[in-house]
Amino acid sequence: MGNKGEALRQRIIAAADELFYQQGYENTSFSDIADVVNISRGNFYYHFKSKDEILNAVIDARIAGIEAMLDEWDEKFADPLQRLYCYIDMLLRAQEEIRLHGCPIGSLCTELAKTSHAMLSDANKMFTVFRDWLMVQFKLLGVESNVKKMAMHFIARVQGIVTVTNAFEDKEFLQQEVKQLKKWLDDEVVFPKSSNQ
Amino acid sequence: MGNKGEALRQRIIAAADELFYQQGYENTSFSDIADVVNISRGNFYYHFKSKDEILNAVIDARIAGIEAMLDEWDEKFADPLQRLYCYIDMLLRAQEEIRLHGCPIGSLCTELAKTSHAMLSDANKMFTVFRDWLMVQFKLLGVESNVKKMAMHFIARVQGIVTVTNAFEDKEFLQQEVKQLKKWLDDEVVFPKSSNQ
DNA sequence: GTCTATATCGAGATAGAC
DNA sequence: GTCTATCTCGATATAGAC
Repeated sequence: MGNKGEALRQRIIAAADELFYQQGYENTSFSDIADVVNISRGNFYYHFKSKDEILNAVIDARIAGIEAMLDEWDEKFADPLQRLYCYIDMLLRAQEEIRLHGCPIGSLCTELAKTSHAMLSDANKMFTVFRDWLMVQFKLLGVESNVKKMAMHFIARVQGIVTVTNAFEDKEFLQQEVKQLKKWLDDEVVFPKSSNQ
Repeated sequence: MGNKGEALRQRIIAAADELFYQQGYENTSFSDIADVVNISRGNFYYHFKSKDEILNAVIDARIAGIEAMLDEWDEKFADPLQRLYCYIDMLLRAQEEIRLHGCPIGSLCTELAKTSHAMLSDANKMFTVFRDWLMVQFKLLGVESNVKKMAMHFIARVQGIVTVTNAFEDKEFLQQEVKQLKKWLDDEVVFPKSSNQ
């Protein structure tokens, strides 16, 4: 493939990614994306045969983005606890986007569960990447049992915070919950009083 | 209004309620609803002038339904702790619907946050009804500070469980999280070790 | 009240010129 | 590769007969 065509393809994916997050998948039309990228609707179909195909490309791009981000964190922080704090602080860094549009992963899964069940199993892989990374960090911290359950629990806690922050458009709620979540990390994961779960 | 017309109106609202939950709001057409109720699309507009109007009616009906359910629980259980267990067990009772369609409140708010922001403030009132009821139960249990924060935290925990259960279509996750949530209720609310939050 | 048209719009998708 | 038509479908909504 030529360099120019490949670059345009990436620009389409990036535009679709953002619009799907802000407006939802079904609610975003080809025209919306085409307007952002400044191409015609017709040209669209040279790069993607269907809307499903764009969604697939967006999911793949997001997964690659998450993996790159986690690699960066691993390099930046030697201490697994610092990495986990960095994960929680992601909520603070993205709090305005979360207030307005929720979680890019969670809200997409919620939408796909209602419309196209078939693609849900692709979308939830985004969660799986985070889950597997969390499991590694927990193990490094010395947690030996229920590591997977703990990682899923962690993800659910974050999703709950995001859903409520978004529903009430309330960043203060997010901020206070972040503090509690760090407390949970310190008390239940790093220094558990008894066997967990 | 005549009795027959009023009854049909209620049937339309009930059908819309269920379809909005299963398929999402935007993704549900007048035809879908009309098919269930067995009326023509045209007849629809005699009862509701627009789709927004149906959504408003559905939200009102859901709020009335939640209030009736909570009244029932209050009557059935004298002990606030039993009432809160009943609230948590709602997850188990509805686990198959949750696996398939998520939370009727949470998923609607998530959708409206992306499409029609204007109606989000109506939709999140459904959460508020639960929140206010939770606050009453916590106070009855002797909790004196951060009652509102605790109620919001509780709701977020439930939302997180539902979002992940739905995304992974995994009822086992829901079941194990229900146990943990009851443990949280016992340890942190009923017998808090120290001042909370 | 309930129905059968019908109007209007915007969506996804295709064909073919350049 | 990118464009301008154009097709087809299904959505909300309206008009008017019964």
